[in-house]
Amino acid sequence: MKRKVTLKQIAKELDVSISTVSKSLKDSAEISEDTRQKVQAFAKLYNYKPNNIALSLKNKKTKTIGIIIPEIVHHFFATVISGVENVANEHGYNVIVCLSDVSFDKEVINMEMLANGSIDGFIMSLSKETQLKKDFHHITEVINQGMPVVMFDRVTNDIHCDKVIIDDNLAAFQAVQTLIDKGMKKIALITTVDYVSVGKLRTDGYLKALKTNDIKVDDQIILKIEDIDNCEGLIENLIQHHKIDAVFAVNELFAVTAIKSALKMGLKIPEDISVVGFTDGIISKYSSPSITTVSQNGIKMGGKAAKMLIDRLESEDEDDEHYRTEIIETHLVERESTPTL
Amino acid sequence: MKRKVTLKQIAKELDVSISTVSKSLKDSAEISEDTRQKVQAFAKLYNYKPNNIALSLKNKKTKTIGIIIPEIVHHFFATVISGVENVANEHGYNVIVCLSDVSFDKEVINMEMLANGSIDGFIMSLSKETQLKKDFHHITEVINQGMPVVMFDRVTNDIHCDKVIIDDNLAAFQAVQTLIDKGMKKIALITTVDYVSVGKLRTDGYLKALKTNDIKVDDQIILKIEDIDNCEGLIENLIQHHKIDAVFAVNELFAVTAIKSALKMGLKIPEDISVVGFTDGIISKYSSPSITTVSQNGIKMGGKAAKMLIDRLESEDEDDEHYRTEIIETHLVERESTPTL
DNA sequence: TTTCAACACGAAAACGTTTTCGGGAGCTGT
DNA sequence: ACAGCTCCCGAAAACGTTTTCGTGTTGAAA
Repeated sequence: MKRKVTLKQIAKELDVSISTVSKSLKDSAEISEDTRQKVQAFAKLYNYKPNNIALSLKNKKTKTIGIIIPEIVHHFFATVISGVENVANEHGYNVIVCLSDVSFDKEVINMEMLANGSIDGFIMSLSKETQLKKDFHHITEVINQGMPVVMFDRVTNDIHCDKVIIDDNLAAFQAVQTLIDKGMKKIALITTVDYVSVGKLRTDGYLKALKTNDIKVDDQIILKIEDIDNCEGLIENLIQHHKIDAVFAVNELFAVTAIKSALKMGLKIPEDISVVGFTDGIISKYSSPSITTVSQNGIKMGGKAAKMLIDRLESEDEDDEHYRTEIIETHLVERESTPTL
Repeated sequence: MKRKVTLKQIAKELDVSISTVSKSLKDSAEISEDTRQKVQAFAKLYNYKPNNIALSLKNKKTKTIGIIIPEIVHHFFATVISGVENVANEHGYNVIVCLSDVSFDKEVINMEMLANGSIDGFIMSLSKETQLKKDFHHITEVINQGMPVVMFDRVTNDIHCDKVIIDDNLAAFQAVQTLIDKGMKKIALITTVDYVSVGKLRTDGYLKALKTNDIKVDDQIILKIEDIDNCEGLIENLIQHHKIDAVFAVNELFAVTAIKSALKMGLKIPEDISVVGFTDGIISKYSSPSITTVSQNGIKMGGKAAKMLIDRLESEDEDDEHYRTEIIETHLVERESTPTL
């Protein structure tokens, strides 16, 4: 087992100084052709590669991005990571992933762990619990220490930083408008509790669409679900006891569960009932019938977030206080769960 | 913006030496009660946290695990990461994620990038291209440098290291046997090309089950798919032109595509045709009908891999050459795509 | 021969820690 | 008064780099 070779070892072996070795490897003009060649040959032979940690310490840059998300077993977040990783790699950055598991405490611990030199900047989406508590001290603290943060999707106005989002409100509005255009009147909404930022915005979009079209809002067919793991009964109940034309769900899981419920009670989709979801994930695509849904390009979102972060990391003026909020465009992917025309 | 404070700054401010500060913070008995309190109070006030990079350099340990997988937008791999992250966190480790994007070159680049001091050890699953080329020099090199590697799922016998796998062969055998027990005779197989290790093993399990039950193998109903993105036509073709009782698919996507094809041509599931998949992911669970499938506990797999890696990292004798291969148990999750009894 | 530039290289500091070792101050016991 | 001891603390090395600055040697010009 041959351990990694260091500059010092090469220097010793070749009987020159460490500086000479370092400069030779960097093709410095200070070093004679002879020595340079000798050193380079030796370095190649022993497969010398500079130690990243030492470089990080010296340069005060780790070339690493930290990303904190609520969970990774979630198609959308996985695509975001994919996007981040891609752009990061192109720019020579690595990606450290931390999961908050929807817990405020873990989010805080993870941030503190990474903030102590391990990374150059954060990309993050707030955990549900953090959104509920509205406690963002861990984030502001990191920002105050001069570490850039880019938030995506589940963001908050309470924090002043770069953000990447979609226009949840508008996307929901358009989705519901499409249903109305297809002649639906009784459109149910399956959404999350209000403190989840995106859920609230999508709910508002739904309400706005109804109002714009003079459709009375019926609270009976608006379902706010707290615990996503136990949504089946509630959704079945909704569909069973109300005569509805369509369902607008704020995520894939609610949408597919609505479909299962409808099929179970013998309804035909989209003839008897239409379903529109949110997030163009793997479920919507492979469901039978496939689900009409609002696309939410996670790859693009992650890529954009990474780009913004790296731009800031490599920009000249360190503390440019001009933060931007990028909006990723969405569109409705029409599939089998809604009638054509 | 107050930058992170260092030992040196505290020392200067309090007019003591760096050593004194360091020792005070570690509650060393060498330091007087007075000084200790003074230092600790000051450190707390300025929220001192030791710099991880400096620690890494000193200790020659980064407390970071690198994980290299083909893709992250893939339910199984996401669950594995989740499992790794969980166990890693419990032991104070961070996780750097790199995606090979099914490319040999990216796998090599990523490994070399991380191997230069950024991490303490690897957890990885081979990319398809690497399995095809059978070129593992990048991995052996890393191992030779004394960096432990744990492989999972897509492994190879050509590398001598710790591994975590499932018994693909047995699991496939049992799945097919179950179909046979339910009276099926004409069981089609939808699998990958042979150089994908797990695909090959599952195919072998299928063949073994048929042989054990004296069912003649019919090459006509064995479909080997190279490009997963264009499998629809092939699968439709298979189901349309052969009268088959059941389909055994080596992954979720093949399974759900088979279901869509069958439904499309008016077949009833499971009455007319049964489907069994592999990997208990989100698709199988939410498909209509839901899919009977071989569970493959990614969380447990990732957790086990992380445990093995950390054990090795923290074990006394550095180069214990006794490598283990852990087998994660699987079982068939029976759902709506197969008849009960 | 002296002077000075060009050339080739080395010493040392710096990044932020931890830890070993040495030593000064103050006290006790003779 | 002095050895010897304990108690506190600081200097310095080490981890592996990069980079600035200093310096010795050589050759050419005067």
